Amino acid sequence: MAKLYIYNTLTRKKEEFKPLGSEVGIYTCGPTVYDYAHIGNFRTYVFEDVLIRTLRYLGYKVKHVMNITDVGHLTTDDEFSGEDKMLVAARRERKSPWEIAKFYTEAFKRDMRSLNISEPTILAPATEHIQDMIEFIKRIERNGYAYMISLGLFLDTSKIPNYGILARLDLSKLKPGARLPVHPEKRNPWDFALWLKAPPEHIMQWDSPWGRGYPGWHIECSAISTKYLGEVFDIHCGGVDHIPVHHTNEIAQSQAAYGKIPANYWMHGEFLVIGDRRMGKSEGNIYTVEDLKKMGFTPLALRYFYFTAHYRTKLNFTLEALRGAQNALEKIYQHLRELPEPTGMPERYLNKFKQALCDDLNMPRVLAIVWEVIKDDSLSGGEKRALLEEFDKVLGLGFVSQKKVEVPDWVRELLTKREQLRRERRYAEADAIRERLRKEGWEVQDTPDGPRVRYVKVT
RNA sequence: GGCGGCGUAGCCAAGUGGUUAAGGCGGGGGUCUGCAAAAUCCCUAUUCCCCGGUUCGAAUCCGGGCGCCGCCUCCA
Repeated sequence: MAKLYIYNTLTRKKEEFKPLGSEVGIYTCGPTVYDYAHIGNFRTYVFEDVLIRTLRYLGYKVKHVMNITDVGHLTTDDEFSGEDKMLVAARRERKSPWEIAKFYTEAFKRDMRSLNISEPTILAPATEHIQDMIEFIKRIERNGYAYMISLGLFLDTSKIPNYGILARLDLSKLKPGARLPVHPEKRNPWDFALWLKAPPEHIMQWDSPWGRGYPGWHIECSAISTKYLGEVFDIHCGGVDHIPVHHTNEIAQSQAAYGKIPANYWMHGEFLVIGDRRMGKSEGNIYTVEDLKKMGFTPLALRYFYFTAHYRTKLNFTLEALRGAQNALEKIYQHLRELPEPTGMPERYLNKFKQALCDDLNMPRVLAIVWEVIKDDSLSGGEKRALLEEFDKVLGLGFVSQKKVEVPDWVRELLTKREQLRRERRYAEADAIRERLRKEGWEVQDTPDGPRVRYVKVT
């Protein structure tokens, strides 16, 4: 098995990946389903998909767990005055929070499928794991890391060894209350809620040892990952924005409950930016997959576009660049439609491919290799197809479905007829046939060796 | 205020000390053609924000500027 090197945020180094057991456990932070996920969110999910596909390609068995946050996030980070996002969405759409969650979960799954993102082994909605969260919190409380204030139960971060190690936070230099006032009852500015008491207008609420209420913002990932992957698992992924707060606090919770950092490798996808600003709902500069479809883009063109930059660098989104990605992908498809059935694969390209993948998932380099294969005259058509289909196990760009199209008899007959007309210089009639074929998706090319047709998929 | 990152052609970007600075898109030109389309070939950064330094050798390392961005408890 080839050695896979991945960048670990915990150590800030590329490290050789060494799994804990026979099955690799991966946890990825999923969406909050109060609105559509945007293409910035999906950049991260596609990065995670590439990681998982790469592991499987290299021969690992992978168990992938993703949560669905269908409860409890607030509109602001102000834990004593913010509104619950689910409730805001429910009011906006005149639905119950559960209906909202269901609707946007389905939308999310649809977009995942259209981007060819492999399904997680387990997709876990938070609301179905309230009891697991309560048990997790009890453990934290039993170990003496929690305290009660009027808002609810909080975690005392001063008791956590190396709190903030993931983000390399230097607590002495951070500015408490830089953005928001610190609640006076909190023992330390960085302490965060494990369980919040529900105000009366809060629709989603559950009974707990700490009163009727709802779980804090980080506990679902701790509870769900522990339940399905164990106290310590292999890889934890998410967006870079999760490093300083969400993942930092997940680590704190696991330390409080089990005395351990829950994952060995922490990997984070960089932002999709637009005009040098991060794409975000609050910035008001988002595109959804649906938006792009309406503009005539295919979701896989977006997937290709994501691959033009490495996952740890910001990727600047422009419609021009996306169009470029779509054109490039369509060209690859055209090549594939003219390639015969796959034959053997030359080792040297296979090795190059693996090498690029194993170097911290270098997809831009993989794309360069794709083009190298397409343009390499020393390869047979069958070899090219074999390689491209092999690469597509990780790329997931739909290469396999682009098969050589046999020319039907009726097309051949029309071609013969057109050639006859051309010889007779009856060009208007010949052009009419060409136009008719084009409308059926058959593009005629007059080459020095006679006419050629090819099927141009209507997208 | 603190911490971190980035600045490579018109656009999106690889590259992290050593042959001609990946690749794609776009653009230009040639071939082909009744026209068209496609295909194909060639061209498109003597140079990597600027200024110094280290080195036989730097886009890559160091120092100093300039510009941009992110984070400091919502956020992929």
